[in-house]
Amino acid sequence: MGRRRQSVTIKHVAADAGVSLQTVSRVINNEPNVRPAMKAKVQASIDKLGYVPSIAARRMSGSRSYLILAINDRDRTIADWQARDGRDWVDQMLLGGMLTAAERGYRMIFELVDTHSDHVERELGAAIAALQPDGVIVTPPHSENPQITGFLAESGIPFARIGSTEEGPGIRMTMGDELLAGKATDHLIELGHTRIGFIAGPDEYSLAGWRVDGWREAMENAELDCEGLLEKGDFSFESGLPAARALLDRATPPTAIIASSDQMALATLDVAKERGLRVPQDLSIVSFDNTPVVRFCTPALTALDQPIARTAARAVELLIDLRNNGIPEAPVVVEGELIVRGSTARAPSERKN
Amino acid sequence: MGRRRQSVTIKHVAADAGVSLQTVSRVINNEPNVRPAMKAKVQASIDKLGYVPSIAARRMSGSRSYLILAINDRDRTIADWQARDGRDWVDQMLLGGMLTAAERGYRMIFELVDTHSDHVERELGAAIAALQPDGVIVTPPHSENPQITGFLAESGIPFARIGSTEEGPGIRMTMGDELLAGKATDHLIELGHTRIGFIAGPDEYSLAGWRVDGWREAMENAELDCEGLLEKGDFSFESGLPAARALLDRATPPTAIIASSDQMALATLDVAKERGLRVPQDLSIVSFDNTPVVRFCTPALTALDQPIARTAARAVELLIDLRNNGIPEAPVVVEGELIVRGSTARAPSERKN
DNA sequence: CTCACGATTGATAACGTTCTCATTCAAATC
DNA sequence: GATTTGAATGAGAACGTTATCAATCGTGAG
Repeated sequence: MGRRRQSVTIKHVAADAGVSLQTVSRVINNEPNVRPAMKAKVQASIDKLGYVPSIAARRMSGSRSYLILAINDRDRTIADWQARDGRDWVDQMLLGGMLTAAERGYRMIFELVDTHSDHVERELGAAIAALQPDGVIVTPPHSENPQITGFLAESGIPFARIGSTEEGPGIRMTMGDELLAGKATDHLIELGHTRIGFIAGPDEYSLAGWRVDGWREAMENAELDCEGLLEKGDFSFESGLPAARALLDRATPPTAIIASSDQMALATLDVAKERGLRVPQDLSIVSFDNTPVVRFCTPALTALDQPIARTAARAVELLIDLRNNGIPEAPVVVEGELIVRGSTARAPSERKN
Repeated sequence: MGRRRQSVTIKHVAADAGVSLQTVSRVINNEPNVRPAMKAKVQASIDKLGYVPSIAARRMSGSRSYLILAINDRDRTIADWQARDGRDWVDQMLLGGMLTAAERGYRMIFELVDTHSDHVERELGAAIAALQPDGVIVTPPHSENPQITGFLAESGIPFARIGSTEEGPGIRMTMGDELLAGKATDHLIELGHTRIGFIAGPDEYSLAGWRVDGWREAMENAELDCEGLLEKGDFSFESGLPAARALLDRATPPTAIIASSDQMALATLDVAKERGLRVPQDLSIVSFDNTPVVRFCTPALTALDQPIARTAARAVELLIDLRNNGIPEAPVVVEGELIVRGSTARAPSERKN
């Protein structure tokens, strides 16, 4: 098995155009100080020969690898995958980031890393040493793991923290969770609901807290009481069941519930059926995810669409342009919207308050 | 922006262990003819320094890039993605392939390419030239596009054709579509159904034909008539509606329908509701996909689970081991299974045949 | 007309690894 | 004991690109 060679290299182009290697390099990198005539001549040779630069060689020689690394939590990703659901994060990250990266001549590579392992740094370090990416995208809960963010900061590789606004190194990005929760709450208030329950996600995720904040603020703005209307889950279907039951077991149960994940929203739907409650006539439900399942369950759920793909795309752009623009001071917000479907309706008329 | 250097290189290891570069190289590549004592000494230095080889440098020098390229159809992938559904192919390919590749020190990169464009070869060629992957995984309909398979064969890069068994270059892989369709049909026959409709996929996909074959064979084995029980769609929800209507509009409509995709199965479910048919009492439905939606619709659909992730994983393994094992003569079958849920039941008792 | 200066081009040395071939050394053969 | 063989190690070139610095070319100022 001999050495495998690139079919057309910069040398062939240089020879064909009758210029030096360096000039060809300048043209493909769109560098200044190349005369238009020269540029055209070189470009013609490139097109004629179908030359494409090797990213391996570029990495070897230059300061860029044209690779963006996206890391996700392995346990959660595999668990979601085996459950055959909720994989939208990975999926959307992939597509949003991949397409944007490809447009700029970059590639995105996914890496699954265990957040809760004591050798996160080693695992992540190995990936970085092997690939030498130009940027790293870190998703929750990695993005809030100081071991990981610290390691990345130390290694000097630019990175974007998605779902983390805490001061610190890296580009901070969110999907406006407070705003989203506020939108959902306002929607329900407009429909006349006054007792709006909220099922939160685990504390490990800052965004879980922001969502609660957004709900609480909207409630207080409307002078509504939050007392006893907050339950906690861990985003899973199973955790949603007791949370929904606790809310609906109250003496004056909520007429609407916002769940922090689609799985917990589906659990709420199940509990409603179990209690003989009609959705949306007796109980309105809003989900915080907008994965396919919430469209096809009955009724289709009103949901908050988190623009994960757009966020990933934006992260890729910011990382690529970092060398020119530097990192944004403030957190970058890529906001989503409320998609109204069949699970929310006017509040049932009250007999007593 | 200066040259970015790898922190620990093979040189550092060689210096630390007091051996030549080549010896270190032999150890990391697990080559023969290294004395155990020497190997241990070098390995100790590697561990001590935390050395990880650079894939860029390995590609530059050697015959391997440690990259596997997986290509998917861009149009279909983006369309599915925007529809916020049916993205399981990409998703499972990614996870199945990625995990297996990572175990072997490889990475998988996704590339979206337009099958129906006249410059497929250029697009694919650019990706290959840039990345120089050690293997390519090609999914339908790419895997049946002679432009693509021909180009790959010519370029000499090993590749796996998923969903294509036609003679030709590359590793041939299927998910046993005929067997799967047979399983579904047999399941319905066991439940007493005699008129079992089938909604096929587009001709562009060989596997669509195999599924029809599997259904037809099972029907014929049971001496049942297929006449007028076959309709065609294009895997989309919209195409499923007229197909399902055509089947149910017959004088003696089928009591069970197998749909070649989840979207078409959901369409069939909608048409049944529209006709006032109860599922599964009046009509049984089997889907050929097993994406999350079919679990959460009402009733949850009995479905065929296509082991896409396992297939992708197997493809990665075969491609990596190609240099030792060569390519398998016969098509590699990674078979899936039938998952029985609430959409299939005993056939309604017949008044007349 | 000469000089200086910026714009444009080129030559050469890296980058980190593997390939190829040469060398050493020990064991096996005659 | 000399010769052959094969295993174990090493030295240097090569891979395709960019960084660095040197050389050349115009062009406007003096």
